[in-house]
Amino acid sequence: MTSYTVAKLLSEELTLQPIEIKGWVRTFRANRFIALNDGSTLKNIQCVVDFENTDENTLKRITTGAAVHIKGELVESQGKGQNVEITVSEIDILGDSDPETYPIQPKKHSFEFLRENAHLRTRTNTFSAVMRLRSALSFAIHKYFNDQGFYYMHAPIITGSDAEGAGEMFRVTNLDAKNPPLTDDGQVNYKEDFFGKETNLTVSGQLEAETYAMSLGKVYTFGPTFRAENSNTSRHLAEFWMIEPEVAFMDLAGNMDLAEDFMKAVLSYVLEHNMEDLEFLEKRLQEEEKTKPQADRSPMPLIEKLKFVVDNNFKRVSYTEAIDILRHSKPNKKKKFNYLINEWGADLQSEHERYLVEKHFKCPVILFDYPADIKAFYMRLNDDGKTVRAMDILFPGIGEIVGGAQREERLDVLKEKMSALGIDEKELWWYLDLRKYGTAVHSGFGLGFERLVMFATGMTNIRDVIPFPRTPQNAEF
RNA sequence: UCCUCAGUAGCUCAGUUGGUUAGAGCAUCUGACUGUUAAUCAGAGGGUCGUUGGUUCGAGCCCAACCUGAGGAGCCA
Repeated sequence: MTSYTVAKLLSEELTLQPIEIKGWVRTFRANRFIALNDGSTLKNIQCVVDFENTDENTLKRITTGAAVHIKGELVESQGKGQNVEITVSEIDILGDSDPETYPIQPKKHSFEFLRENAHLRTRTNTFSAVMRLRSALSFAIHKYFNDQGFYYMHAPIITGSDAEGAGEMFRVTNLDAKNPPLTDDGQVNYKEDFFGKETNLTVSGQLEAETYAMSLGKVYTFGPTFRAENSNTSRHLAEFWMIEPEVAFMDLAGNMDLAEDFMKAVLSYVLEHNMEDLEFLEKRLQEEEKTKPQADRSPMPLIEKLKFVVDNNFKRVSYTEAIDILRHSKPNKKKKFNYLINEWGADLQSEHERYLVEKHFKCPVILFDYPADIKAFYMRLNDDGKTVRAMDILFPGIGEIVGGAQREERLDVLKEKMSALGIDEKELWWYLDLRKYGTAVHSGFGLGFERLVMFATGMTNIRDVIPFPRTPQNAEF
């Protein structure tokens, strides 16, 4: 007798086979039918119990959430609704689940409630589907870069530089929080800290990735990233996963090509391999849409939306063109925007990005050549002296999903930029060395992994696409 | 951090202009039924109405503060 997964039992032509299987009870109907799930697939397998010849005490212990070991035969189903089922000859309760206290009932739960039960929420269809997709996307990313000749680089999680310029950082220390050693002038003396200096959790692996691009050529990082921003939105986490490719000898145009090709490739992968989960999530979304007013409904079902992204070119628009479009847009003329666009140089707000993507172009948009003043110090200055070779990819419903740039490769220009912004050269001596020894044009971008998972699953809250979300005031589990 | 909304049974929600004993479905328990598909039928148990204070003869409902959650904004990925 061999052990199987539900996925295998349902996918193969097997009948009258003696089989055994282990899983968790989803429902137990009519004292006879167990819907069994083991996580290998969205689907359950029906196990038919001969209740007249089964110990009463055992039957009582077959409850929602219980872990069971079943031996029996795979047979054609007598009932409708499934092709095959298991005729149970022997059932062993591996782990009981008290129905009085087990929080996951066979009914609809709110995502807020399931978030509070994040350790059990993957026992639901929606979250198991989302997390299988997360896993598939993650694999697709590694596959894409490997196929394209990239090397996977592990950027450090603990960083000694505070000049990465991407927001508030979490301090890493093992000093006594109540009685830290002090210097003569009363400041905390980090010389006595573990690393002998102030250290933080990384907010980006980009600067380190650049060093590897300038030796290995094509590299990418894929790891956790930490931001101590007090952000309370459905699109931000304090701990999230970021993908950061970095490529030597590649300019901004090549960077945009790479980002677009990459996005299409990973979405194609799940369309090819995870259709069952995508179909379930699409159906779920359509049910949810029914309760919404017409105006709030999405124009395309999930799978069509993913195919649309895969099949159509992203619209590439310079910042200057985008400002022109926005300036002459209806909401701007009718003063519907909270921030009206009057002149070149203004930073684009969420409402403007949404207008461009969702109303004007109705497809993913790549904005490039931003004003230097609103972008980071390391971005390549254009010959006009006022714009930099930056690019952001905007997706419908998500907003900014990718942010990238061609990096400033000229030592003098970079130094000038840093001093203007008060960034200490001594902090980034190693970064400047890249420009001193064998400098070259190079580019890269950062992709928020959870935002990609949101787009691919149709989930609208980022806390529902990561196993245990970390947000301000919440680090449970 | 700012703005808006919400918090009623284990879960999802209803609760009228402030007025008797706060309701429903699901879940649970008891019984019936047994080829069901979130099984069905009958009955039962289950509530400090987020917390604290206030207004009132009387507060689930009105007011204030706080807590928690959601949506939006900023920051960004």
